[in-house]
Amino acid sequence: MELIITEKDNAARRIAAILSGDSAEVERRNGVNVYRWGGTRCIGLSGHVVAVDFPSEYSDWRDVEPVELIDADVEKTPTQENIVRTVRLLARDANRVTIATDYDREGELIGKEAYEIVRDVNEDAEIDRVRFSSITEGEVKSAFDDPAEIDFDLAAAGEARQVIDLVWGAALTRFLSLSARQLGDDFISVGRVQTPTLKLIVDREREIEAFDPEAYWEIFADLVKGEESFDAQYYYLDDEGNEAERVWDEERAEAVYGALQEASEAGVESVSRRTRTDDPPAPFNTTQFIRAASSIGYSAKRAMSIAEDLYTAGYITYPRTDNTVYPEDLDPRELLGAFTGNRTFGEDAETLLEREEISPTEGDEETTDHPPIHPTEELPTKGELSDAEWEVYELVVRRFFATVADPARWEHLKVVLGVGEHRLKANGKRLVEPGYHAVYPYFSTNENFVPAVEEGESLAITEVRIEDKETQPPRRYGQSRLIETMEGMGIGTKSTRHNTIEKLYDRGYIENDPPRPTKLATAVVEAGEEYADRVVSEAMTAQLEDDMHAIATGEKDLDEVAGESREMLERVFDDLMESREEIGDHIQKSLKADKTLGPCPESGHDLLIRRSRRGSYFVGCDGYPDCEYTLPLPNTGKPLILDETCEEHDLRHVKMLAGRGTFVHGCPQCKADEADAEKDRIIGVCPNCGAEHDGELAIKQLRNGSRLVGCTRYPDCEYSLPLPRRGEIEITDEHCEEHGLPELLVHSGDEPWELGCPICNYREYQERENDSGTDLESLEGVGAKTAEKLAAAGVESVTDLKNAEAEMVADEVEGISEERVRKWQAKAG
DNA sequence: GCAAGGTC
Repeated sequence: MELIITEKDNAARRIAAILSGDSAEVERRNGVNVYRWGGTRCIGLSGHVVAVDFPSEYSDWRDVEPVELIDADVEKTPTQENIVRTVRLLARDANRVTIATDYDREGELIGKEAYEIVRDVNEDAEIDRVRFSSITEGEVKSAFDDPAEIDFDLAAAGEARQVIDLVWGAALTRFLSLSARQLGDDFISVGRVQTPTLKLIVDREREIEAFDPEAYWEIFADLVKGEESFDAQYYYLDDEGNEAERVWDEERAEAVYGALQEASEAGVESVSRRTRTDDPPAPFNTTQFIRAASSIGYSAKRAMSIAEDLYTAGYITYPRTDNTVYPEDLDPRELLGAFTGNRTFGEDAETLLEREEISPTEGDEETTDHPPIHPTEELPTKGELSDAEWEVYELVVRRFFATVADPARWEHLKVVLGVGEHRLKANGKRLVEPGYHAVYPYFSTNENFVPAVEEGESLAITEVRIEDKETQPPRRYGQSRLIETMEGMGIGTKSTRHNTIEKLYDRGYIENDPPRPTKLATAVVEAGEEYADRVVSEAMTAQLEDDMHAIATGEKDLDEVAGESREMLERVFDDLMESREEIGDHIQKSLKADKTLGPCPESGHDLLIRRSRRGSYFVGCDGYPDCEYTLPLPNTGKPLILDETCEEHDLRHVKMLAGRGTFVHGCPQCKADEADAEKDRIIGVCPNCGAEHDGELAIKQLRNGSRLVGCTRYPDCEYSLPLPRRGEIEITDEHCEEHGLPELLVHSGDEPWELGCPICNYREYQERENDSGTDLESLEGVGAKTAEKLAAAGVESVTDLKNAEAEMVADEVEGISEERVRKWQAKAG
């Protein structure tokens, strides 16, 4: 029997299909897919199915000094039992095994792991290795026709990384966690990739904090040529002879402004035109895909998760790749052909196919791992995908289109004008040849209009403006910029960079989006900078890459490299151990600072965000148990402390992070006071949640001025009843027999009027609404926009529509035909 | 309960 082992199930399925001519059948063994045809079996792993770790006697953090981990053994244990068992089972009967894992360093290591599992149960089978960089018939068949051997040196390079990362990461993580007494879920992590990434964010925050804004002025003039007006900006030549727009001296700025205001015209001194070619973008690798997806509003995590789903469904190629050069066997014409006739993409594909020559763009990175991300020839329909999936799919399709499309051409027009000794300039740009922009609408194609003027012409100045501005601090990294920067620094991989950022959120190192570092993050980076500079800088990765290269080429071996690294860590620990308490104190202080809101009104200690034993958050005093002052926080979400501070109570505002349900809670003291005030106006039990959660109904005044009867447990309970906008509301002693609520009296105008029980009042209102007809949007084909248009024409309900003249409605409502109105009328009965 | 790297 012949056994083929791939890196993942998806690859196993496709390789089986190619090699068997689509005749392979799938069977489940131990819950794992095994593809079989003739005497061949093919199984996919799930990446690494074994992991490195310390022996179990090192697992209790309190029993082991972190420094002991440096020289502890490192062993491999199966993490995917079912898969390992199934491979063993199949390997026993194999006389030939082919390792077909991904064609990159980690794939070589995963292949070696498979090799070891096989060898464990079968000493005789011949074990080959095949390499291909895309799963296409040509590549796969030729690889299997000419198999090679596992590159054990390359795999050993990967193992060196595993060992070094584990030893450094675990030893330093445990050291910091123990010295700050942060055990359990709140441990303080350090690692070769996560800590330099965190330092990027912390450094940027340091720059922002240290930033000293400088004032400058910019001066603009509106000019007119015939009917057309345009904007020009004052500039001068700086000391180095470069054009500068920012005027740093206020007096000078005012002088120029004054002089321009005096003038009524400007003379055209020069006109220059040039055309610029705007080349289409390179194919997507993971980083560039994440960047593009983030520009249309997807977080790195979301974009990757959608891409993985599209890949699993077979609509796009593997989303984790470094490659930006299409493989030779990708025929763009053939792939474009798959899109002809498609509702969304057909026209664009056909236009692209009309050209004689199609030559895709190429990026700088050509690797063997996988092809750049592109759509496959299998197209989904819009209905098969969620809106978000479709949006991301369309992005991938259009990026492919862009890479085979023509360059765009811009025409730039620069006009320099003179007003006495002063110069103005206007830069116009126009897209003369849309090229790839026609199929890839994700880049800006904004034009800037400047009319055709000629040298020597005089133009009227209609308005002069001066704007006072300030230099801005550098901006925080967004997630996709972070990922790009990590790639540039050489840290992390295509598969892990977005996870690293998620990890920083999980560990309480960063908050918000774009991410902002916590005090804890700053303290951890500071500790790293002082005692273990290697682990906070990309230098550790750079050195590791060099060492791995040396192992892969046979110049060094794994033990040598790991030994050197362990020695370096020993020296780090020499310093660390002496400062244990100092480091621990500093981290503990920063942890407290991250939770501090401001002074306690009763004892003057700090008020902190705390968590009850049941897991809910509240505000408590640091002076507890001497001071028992507390304030409540909402039950939904995780609190985030904002920079904004309440002037009255000197407390920081709080935001509750709950995904889409995120909201700003504000000052917890103000909120508690408001809730107290509400108590006076409680009118009864909440019919929605009263029985279960003791919610009560109260008369509430909202920020926007409107009022309602709402549940005291809002936003957990959203039960509400409307109240009139005007008038004082009096709660009477009479109670509604049905609902038990007091009857309300509204004082507005001369005579108070009886609103009665607010529930009965609302019921009556709803009944009146129902009488006036049913909601138009209940009709198929009528959306919110259409309903709005119809309402503007006096058709406010289904009843109205039934009674209306179709012809008149069609006349009055733009974009709606008589025929459509008749169809709706028919549906309405 | 530590890392980073695969994959889901």
